[in-house]
Amino acid sequence: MTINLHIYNTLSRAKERFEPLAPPFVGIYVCGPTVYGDPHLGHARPAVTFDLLFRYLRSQGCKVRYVRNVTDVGHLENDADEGEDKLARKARLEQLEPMEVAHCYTERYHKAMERLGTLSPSIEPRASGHIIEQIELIKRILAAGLAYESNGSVYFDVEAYDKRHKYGVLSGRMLDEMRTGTRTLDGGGDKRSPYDFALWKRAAPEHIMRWPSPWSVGFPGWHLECSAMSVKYLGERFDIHGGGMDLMFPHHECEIAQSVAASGHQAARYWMHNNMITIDGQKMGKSLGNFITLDELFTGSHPLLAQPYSPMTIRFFILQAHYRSTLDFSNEALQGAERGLDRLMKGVATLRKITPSDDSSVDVGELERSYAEAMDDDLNSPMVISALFDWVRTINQLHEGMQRITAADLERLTELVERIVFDILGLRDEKASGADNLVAPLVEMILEVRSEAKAARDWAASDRIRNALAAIGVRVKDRKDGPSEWEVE
RNA sequence: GGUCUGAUGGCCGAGUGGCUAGGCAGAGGUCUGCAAAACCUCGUACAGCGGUUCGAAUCCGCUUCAGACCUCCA
Repeated sequence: MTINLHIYNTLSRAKERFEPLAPPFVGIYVCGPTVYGDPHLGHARPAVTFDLLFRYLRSQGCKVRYVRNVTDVGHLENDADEGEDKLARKARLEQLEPMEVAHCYTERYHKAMERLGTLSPSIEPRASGHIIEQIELIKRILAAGLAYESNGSVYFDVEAYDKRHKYGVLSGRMLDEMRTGTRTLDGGGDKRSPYDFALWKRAAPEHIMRWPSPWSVGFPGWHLECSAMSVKYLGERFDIHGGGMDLMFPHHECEIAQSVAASGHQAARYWMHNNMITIDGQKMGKSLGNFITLDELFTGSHPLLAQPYSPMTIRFFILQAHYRSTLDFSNEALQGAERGLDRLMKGVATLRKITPSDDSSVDVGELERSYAEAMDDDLNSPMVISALFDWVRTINQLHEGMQRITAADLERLTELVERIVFDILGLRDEKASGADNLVAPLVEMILEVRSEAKAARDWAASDRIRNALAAIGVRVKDRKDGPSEWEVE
């Protein structure tokens, strides 16, 4: 097994050759959603990005364990001590059990991700199911002398950690810079220093989600779950940690600090961060309230949407940009993606209609090479798509008889194109299922009648059939010679 | 204020020292009974100003603008 994949490692800020710790096994941990709201377009980006990585590594012969968590506990509404767990707050508002809310939104997340064609991760651990592991991790950090208990809560001692190790290796943020540059950090509370972050929080009386611990009845800190669960399922050292760029600081920085404090070394070797989806040039997100949920996209039910956009249009839209670039939402861009995807899918379908020749005027190896080169270069899906479009043109030319291809080459090309489009990019033909084996023979029969009408130069009858078919969504395409082709709109 | 990223043709987006992706939209043409589809042709864009170089959109500097993070966030 040879892996030529190079990925951009946020830790080194450079592209590095990806070398698994223990090939062929690869461990990936990706920060999943906090399930207190409907999944929106922003959630689709990391899901699709790391789905692409998952699919590609598997195709390269890797045995991948892909872990993506669900955060169903632990996020505070704000920094202050009276902060309330987000889930608990939402629960009170909706008069529901917190777990009911988490379950509901987890389900909705799963459904949306399935429609987007993302494969289910190997393991999807929940923070609430790993309280024991998190408590154990806190104990180790305390034993290392890098955390302290204060009034029933436990805080990570960033100052002490920074002296022994180095805080800020991922984000490039140095502690002394933070001391001077950061805007008002109100210290106070139980923390020794404003930069310290909570590992365990004592629950206020009204706090619903709570668990016993050696320090108090409370709940785990915001950054702990990922450290605890990644180590549990992937080991103390694993290959890739992914997530959105907005998690780099403080979340991932804190994760690194926790891992190093507990074990003496970092857990993840490669850090991958997908960029944000923007709207009017601004990040689409919960806090700004400018997000569009995936359901709204699929149904077109949002004031900003000119029309519905299918799941595959969204996926293709995301894949058409490199994962480290921002991607700006607009109806124009989505409509462009929709049309482009249609062209691509038609091209894939046309492969089955090509008649082979005795020799080939095309080089299938060219696609193989450009595909591998693009994917190996930090998952450059836009380049892959570009190569595919070049071949869509070639496929159409083959179909038109302007180029020639042998049966063997055609088989190879078909296998390759379908593998890239369906297995790697994870697209599916949303229109393909439109005609079942009852409809197809009927259409064929009607088209035969139309051919006879055309032969008799009865254009009125011919056009009537074409229009009638168009009315039920069947588009007729006449060929220079041979029977007419048709497709479901 | 600090840390960091980006500025590419009407739109979306790759690329990154010379060979000037791709898609969408637009124009002309071929094919067709007419269409549709497909095919062919057409855009010479890289924020501005300096510099390095035989040569820069690509490297360096400055300027302007935009964004992310510094608080939960994919």
